[in-house]
Amino acid sequence: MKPEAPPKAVLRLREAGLRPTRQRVALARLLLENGGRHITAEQLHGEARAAAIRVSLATVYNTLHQFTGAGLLREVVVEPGRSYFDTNTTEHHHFFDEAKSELLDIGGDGIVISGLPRPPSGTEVRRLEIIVRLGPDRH
Amino acid sequence: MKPEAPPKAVLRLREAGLRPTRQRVALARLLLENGGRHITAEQLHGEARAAAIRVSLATVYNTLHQFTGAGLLREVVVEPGRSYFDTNTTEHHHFFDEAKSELLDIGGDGIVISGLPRPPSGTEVRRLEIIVRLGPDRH
DNA sequence: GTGATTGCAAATCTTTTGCACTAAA
DNA sequence: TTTAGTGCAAAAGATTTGCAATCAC
Repeated sequence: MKPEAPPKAVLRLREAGLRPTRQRVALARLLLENGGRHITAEQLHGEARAAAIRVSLATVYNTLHQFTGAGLLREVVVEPGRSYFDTNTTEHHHFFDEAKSELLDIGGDGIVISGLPRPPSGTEVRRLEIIVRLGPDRH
Repeated sequence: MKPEAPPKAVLRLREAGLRPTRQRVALARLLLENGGRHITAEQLHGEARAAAIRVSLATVYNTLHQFTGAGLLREVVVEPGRSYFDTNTTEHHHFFDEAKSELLDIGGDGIVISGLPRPPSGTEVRRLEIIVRLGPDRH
């Protein structure tokens, strides 16, 4: 019998230096094989349950942070008391719809910011984020 | 005896439509008479205690939100699980030093962003925030 | 086997809330 | 007075941690 090629998620985890455990592989599938997503730990836990994957919420949190540390995800903080995890790790920005608590990507290409001062000495820029907060149209 | 003119903080609160209670006036003084500050509820509560002002933490939270609602403060969310309140309500942006958990203002003048898409229909822009995340210099 | 990973429940931390009490107008 | 505001302690969320059991290699 010809050995199966390891699924993509397994390879992604290996590359990232994370042991491909059952739950990591399952979560990686949900996250990474489903296009640009902005998801909370709670939501992902819900999806996992819906997909009959047994994972504890604590493991979902740990896994999200491990993925973030490994560069597979990006954490986005726009609301007090809740973190979103973004499967798009390329340079880009966000609209945040405050009424719907919903993030939307703004592609990073073509956006130019001028006039920013240089960072204080001893520090360097890790990331530049633009957040455009939206409310319901008033017209 | 000539009647005292009401202190500035009292007037600010009246203008904002907030009844100038003892604790609101005291907190307004700490916040508004001390230049550009980025403070958490916990920190402000600490300062109040240090200044021998008796306020409960719950009241500090309530007051910060009332002040924010009244346009006296601006809430800044850059870290999961903690809100900063900014006494600078003019248009400006922030450096966030992740190592020190410290916010620094970036004046809003002279900063130009081009290439942003228009907001989705049914919504309009409430605020545009730039957050420049800093880490320790690696050189 | 052996060390990394997981699950669970308990703990932690920030923030909010209910309600009797106090104070501003 | 009358009503808004306050304090306290309890509740609520989100997230983390400790530790025994389990799994990948």
